[in-house]
This record gives sequence, C-alpha cells and structure tokens, in this order.
Amino acid sequence: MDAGLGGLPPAASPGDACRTRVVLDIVGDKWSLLVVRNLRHGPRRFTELKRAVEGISQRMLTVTLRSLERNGIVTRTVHDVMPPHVSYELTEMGVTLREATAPLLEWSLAHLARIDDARAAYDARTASSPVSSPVS
Amino acid sequence: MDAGLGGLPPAASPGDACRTRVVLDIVGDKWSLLVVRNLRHGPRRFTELKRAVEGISQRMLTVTLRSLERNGIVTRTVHDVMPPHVSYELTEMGVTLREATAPLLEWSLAHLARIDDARAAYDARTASSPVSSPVS
DNA sequence: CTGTATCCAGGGGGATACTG
DNA sequence: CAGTATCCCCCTGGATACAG
Repeated sequence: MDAGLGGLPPAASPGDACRTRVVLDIVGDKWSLLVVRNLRHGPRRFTELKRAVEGISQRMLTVTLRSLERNGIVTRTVHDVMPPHVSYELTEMGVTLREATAPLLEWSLAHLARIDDARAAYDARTASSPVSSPVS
Repeated sequence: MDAGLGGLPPAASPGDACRTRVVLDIVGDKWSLLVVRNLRHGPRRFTELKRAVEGISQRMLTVTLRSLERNGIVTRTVHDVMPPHVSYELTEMGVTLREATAPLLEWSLAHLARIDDARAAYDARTASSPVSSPVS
C-alpha cells in the first residue's frame, strides 16, 4: 500500500491519482453503488431494482445498469418470454467490488452522527461571517 | 453483514440506501477522494495540494476543502504570517475515511485490466447494433 | 500565498411520452 | 415488463480576474 516510502516528498506517483479516477468513473456517480448494493443477494429484475433504489428514474436505472454491464460489474440476462423478463446479477468482479465498497458503507453508518455534528458546528462558526443572510 | 437476515425479501431497510447517500455526498464527487488521499502523509498547504492533485482548479480545490472541512474530514489551520500560510490536515475521522476507501483503491488497481477487457468486449458486442457510426 | 467573485459550457439527471 | 427518445433544468466544474 502506498509503496510506503516514508522519507520521500509528498507527490506519490501521479499514475496512482490517475487510477483512482477509474474507480470514481464507475462508482462515483449518483446511483451505481446503490444498484450494486441492491444486487448483493442475487439476481434482480429491472422493476425490482427500480422499486428498491428509491428515487431512481427509469432512464437513470437503464443508464446505470448499462454502465455497470459495460464495466463488467453486472450481467444482463434476457428471458425471452411473454411478458418480457430481464434479470441483472453481479459478476464475480462485481461481487469483489461490492466487498471493496462495504467498508465505506460501514464507515458511513458509523460516522453519520459525527458528520452531522461537524456540519452543525461548521455552520454555527460560519454564521458569524455574514457574507449573505444565513436564512434560506 | 447487512444485518444478515437471509430469509427476508430483497428490499433491506430503505434507510440503509438513504445512508449510502451520505457517503456519496461526501466522496462521490470528482475531487474529494483525491484530496483525502493526498493528505495521507500529514498536513499540506493549499498550493502543495494544488500541485499534487493534478488538474484541479483553484476554485474546485477551495470548494472541495470547504466541503471536507464542513463534514469534519479535514481541519484548516491559518498561520497568520507574511506571506499567508494555510495548512490542511486529516481529522481523526478523516483518517478513518481514508482507511475505509483504501480497499476501493486497491480494487481499482487490481481490476484495471479486467475492466478494460470488459469494456472492449462490450463495445465489440454492441458494435453489431449500429445505432450510430462506431468511429470516433 | 490563499483565496473569492463572476462568467460560462457541458453534462448529469428528472419528467414525460412512446415502443416491442 | 423493460426499455428508448426527447426535452430541459440545473449543478458541476473550468477560466479568468480580482482581493486580503
């Protein structure tokens, strides 16, 4: 990790920052992680996901699933019956991604309250600098 | 984990998805993770960060740092000397966030090639559906 | 050096209507 | 059911200029 060169200057290798981009391009959007998370218990159908990921629009669910499929995170299986039936499932790689993001979710759950505190404290502090009205 | 209620229906608790949002609101943007990462070895000054996080503009660095500060991820320390000197440092919570995101970065490094493969394969597959010209 | 203010382009993403 | 197509708003984020 980090090639731990303690004595060296700050920069680290530029390529590393570049690679971090790859993750963000996949999961750094508004919905991908939520979809991945909702696939953790096995295959789900389009409408099931639409209901599970509250607030997502049909369009964004399609876009997100296409992106995840293109990146090899989920598979799309069409059962050609009537009515149409399409199921999505995490690939092997998708499962590992889901596992890699788990600590982040746990972190979120563990620090929610503290984050709220920090926000309140910050807002209270900056309220004394009335750049504009603190209302609204 | 997931409160492992194996036999229950898919939905999980809606609140969980809601909480996932909190993480994404903090790190799901274009720069936050890169800034956090560049603070892993201790305090950094504004200009140091600007150089380290290649491609970031002054504005976005300021915006990102303010957000991280508000969320209790970094501290901002002003040394009132001439010339001005401001240093940023991960809070205790910031350090744990950085640790929580480490698996994600490792995942990225480990799966980069595989992701490229998946993309190439997908693009090859969809090339047979010529909605528009595959060129450019 | 460390910002803030302003302008502006691009795209993310919502609402709606239509299709196989 | 599972999308696609279209319209359009607004926010992100870059460039530039200015300030303490």
